[in-house]
Amino acid sequence: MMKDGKYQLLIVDDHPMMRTGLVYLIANEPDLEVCCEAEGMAQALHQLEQELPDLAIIDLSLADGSGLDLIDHIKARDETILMLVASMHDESLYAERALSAGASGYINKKEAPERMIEAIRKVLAGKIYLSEAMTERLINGLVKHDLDRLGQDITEQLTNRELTVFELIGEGKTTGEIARQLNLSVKTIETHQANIKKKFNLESAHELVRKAIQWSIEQK
Amino acid sequence: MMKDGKYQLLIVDDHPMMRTGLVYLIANEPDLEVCCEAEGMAQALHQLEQELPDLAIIDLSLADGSGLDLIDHIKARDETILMLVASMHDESLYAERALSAGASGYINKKEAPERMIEAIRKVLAGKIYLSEAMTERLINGLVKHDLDRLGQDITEQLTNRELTVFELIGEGKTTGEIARQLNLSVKTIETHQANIKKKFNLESAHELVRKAIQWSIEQK
DNA sequence: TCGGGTATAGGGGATTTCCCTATTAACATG
DNA sequence: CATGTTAATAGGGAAATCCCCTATACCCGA
Repeated sequence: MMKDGKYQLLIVDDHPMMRTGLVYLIANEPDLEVCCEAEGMAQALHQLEQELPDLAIIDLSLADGSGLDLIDHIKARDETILMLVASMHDESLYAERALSAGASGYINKKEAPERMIEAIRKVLAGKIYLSEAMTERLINGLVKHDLDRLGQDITEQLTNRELTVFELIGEGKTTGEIARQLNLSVKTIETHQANIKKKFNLESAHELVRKAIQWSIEQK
Repeated sequence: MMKDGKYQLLIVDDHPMMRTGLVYLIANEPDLEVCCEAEGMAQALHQLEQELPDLAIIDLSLADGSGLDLIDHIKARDETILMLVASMHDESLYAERALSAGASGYINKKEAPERMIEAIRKVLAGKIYLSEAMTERLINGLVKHDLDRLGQDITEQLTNRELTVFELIGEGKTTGEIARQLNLSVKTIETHQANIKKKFNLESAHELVRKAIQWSIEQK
């Protein structure tokens, strides 16, 4: 598993400077080494044909495709590769989805570098890494019920794909742009939009756009 | 201005790894040097009491306060410090505000590292750095406005009719609804929308909706 | 094994968007 | 007064989308 006695890591992130930061951070650790980088799904899967990293650090918002998708693909291709999600988004929104897709941990990018290293080591040791608060919530099984009861998180009702589409709408993307970015048919995106509308009881596409945009603005 | 013949830079960003990436990126440039870092407004202002950087690279979303506030504070304290905004957010939404607050440039963090260096050099040379699209808009549409006034009220750039249409879009009205409400042809509303998009440098109807909604939310 | 949820995608007509061009009135300015 | 500019109006036509359907394939739990 280890080359030169070091764990090999793949970094997938669409922010070049974030990748740079991670690379230098990891370079300071004697037992860790970045073997390859990718800025999107296609590139990541391509890298995996040539390299065999022990762990992939994956951002959720990629240039092409979505991070959750990438986790699925990697899991399908190679069960042995560990995955740690590093995202800017709220853990409570995505941690559960990331884990059920096959990741072994979730860490917010705002965390201190030491935390990131800690998360990497924990996942490499075969354990699950989550923040304390999130761990507790998952253990207590309160995530779904709490949020449902309070109605705080509208996106809880959405499937992974629907959530991805919803987010992209909120960023101002058009149907065609979303289809291209996710490598799907426009027709598929339309179906997802229709299903989201049904779940949220929205009358028109226009209302959907409004809701998605409002949600995305509120996420700050 | 320069210590050791190098321009001194302050980095303000609440993502430690993003700071690390920037630091290493800048360390590769012979004429640039990071003199200090901060993760929020308070820390940044504290640093400025001890150091005198030539340029501050500022993220918009900080741990405490907003980047726009920080720009105001720095400008009030020291007119000579140049400021470059580096943000993950859409340029079309924040660039104007950043400039009017006193920054000399705006760059998206997703840009390639070379772009970042290019932006830093351009601002240090006393020029304004913006993306091509944004620059074009400034040249085409806004020459007659004072740069100081930019972003104070984005609606200043709109004609009366355009403002009315913009407001109705922000309320969630569709093109057809607006036409009916104003007793005008749908075609006329379309023209107004197209003109507003041009003035705000927006690509699609969705982006226009996004900007209109954001503006209407901010009106509270 | 059967039903339900998820993800994918097509058909086809109605509607909207988008890029042009065009007309009219108001108004400033030489 | 002729002329240029801007605001406001609106149309033509192609492309994109919306919005009803239907349909397949997969996985998973009862």
